[in-house]
Amino acid sequence: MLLYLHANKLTRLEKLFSSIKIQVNEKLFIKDPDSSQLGKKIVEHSIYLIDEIGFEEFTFKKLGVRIGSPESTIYRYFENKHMLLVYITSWYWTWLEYRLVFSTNNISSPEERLKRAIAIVTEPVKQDSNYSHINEVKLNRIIISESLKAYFTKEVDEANKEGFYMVYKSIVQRISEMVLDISPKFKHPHTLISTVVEGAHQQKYFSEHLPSLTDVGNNDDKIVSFFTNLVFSMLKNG
Amino acid sequence: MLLYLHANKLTRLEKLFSSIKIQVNEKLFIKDPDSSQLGKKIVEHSIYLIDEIGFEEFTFKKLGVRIGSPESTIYRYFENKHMLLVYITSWYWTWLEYRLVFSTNNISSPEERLKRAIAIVTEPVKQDSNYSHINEVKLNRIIISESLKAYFTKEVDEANKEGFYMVYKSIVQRISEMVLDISPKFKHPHTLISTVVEGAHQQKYFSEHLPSLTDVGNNDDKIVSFFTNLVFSMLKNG
DNA sequence: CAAATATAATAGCATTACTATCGTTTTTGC
DNA sequence: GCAAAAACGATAGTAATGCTATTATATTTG
Repeated sequence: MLLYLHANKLTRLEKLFSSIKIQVNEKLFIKDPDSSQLGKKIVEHSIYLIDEIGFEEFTFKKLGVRIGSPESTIYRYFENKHMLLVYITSWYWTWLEYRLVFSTNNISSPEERLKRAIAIVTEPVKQDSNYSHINEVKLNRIIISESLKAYFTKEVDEANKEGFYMVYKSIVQRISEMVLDISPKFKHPHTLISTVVEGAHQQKYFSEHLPSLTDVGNNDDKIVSFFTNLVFSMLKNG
Repeated sequence: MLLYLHANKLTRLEKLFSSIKIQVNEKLFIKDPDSSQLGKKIVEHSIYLIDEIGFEEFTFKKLGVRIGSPESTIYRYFENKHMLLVYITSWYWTWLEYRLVFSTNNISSPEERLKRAIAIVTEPVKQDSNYSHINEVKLNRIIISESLKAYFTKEVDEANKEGFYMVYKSIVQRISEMVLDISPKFKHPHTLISTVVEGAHQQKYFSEHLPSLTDVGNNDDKIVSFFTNLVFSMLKNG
């Protein structure tokens, strides 16, 4: 009975979550792709197509063929393919931030809270049925192998001024604060956490393509435990 | 007198170094750019131009205008701009590997040796007068902001098979062995070192463009000390 | 000094990365 | 339920990119 209630409570919380629209910075699109069927189709199939052929080979022309619309229509939603990449990247981090907040909320132990936070940013992603037009597993693969191209560009400073990377920074900020909850005198929480977030992605990529650069094999748990261990080692040694 | 001899010895070692040609995997070019004046000019100005306008905006056409040669001539040296990026990246890591070997050679203390190795891969780069057509400072900036584009591509597996990333892997392998010299039972030396090498680059980039993701400010020494501390903390805590 | 090789000059072509126009469908506000 | 507005599809067009090809001239090498 208690179990039942508990499960029921989770379900209701999840329902609450399912009603949350992932709000992405409005400057990232011309017309909100979440406001129409076509817009969702564009985002859905761009994730499929980028995952398939890579961002360099990806063009609006090819995407148009895939969804049966002319490329000019896609240009009504996104300025260019780079902005679409920034958009889906931003969507991903917004989605992850909700999961981060959900997972760490009401956890009284600061250590347990930080552990959960590290897990969220380092463990493999599962499909989230609340957003049916987004394949989070494929999106995660894109984030790992392509999203750096959204950050390492000559326009990074202007993009940053426009707030394109706000959600990403917010996640790093949140987890940094959890670090400080444990060790208020720790001097480099942001450096530590940004290293962990990017490092986890890299290790996943290396394990699949350049395995001699890792020791994690195809065991994703090792990535979680390595970086968890890394963070707590650093906190222990100042 | 002793000091003089010491200085003299260094000079001779350096002279030895100056005669070393940086040998890059022959599959990376069509005609060895190091075999002609024009080839060196292509490499020299590609570094300037990529640093100036970024890799996306960089084209053989623009490079041709810069050096006063038609683009078709550049195509006789490199298959395309991506291969040129792989080439200069590979040149950089080969150069850094020599410096790594030079700096850690004959250091009897394993801790001191590892410290020096970490410094080589995390500290700022200085101009090396031995290779007058290469601006190592600008090249380092390119490595930090563009070289991931040489690794994160759909062709990564074939490129890896061809040995394009061999030198990079060799550096990680060397430093991993230094880690094992100190802690033979440490389970994740490659993961640790590849995280450090890439992490140091990222922190440098973040400090210049996304400063809220770091705590290092514009103090490069903090990057060296953070990652040195990170490695030794991990070794201490298994 | 001849033969081989490298380079410059030029042209050309398919694809990319957009922008513009215009008729038709769909949505919306009353 | 209908008119106005907005969105979409179809098509065309343009400058730049990413190459390849050709030929004449210069340079190197045997």
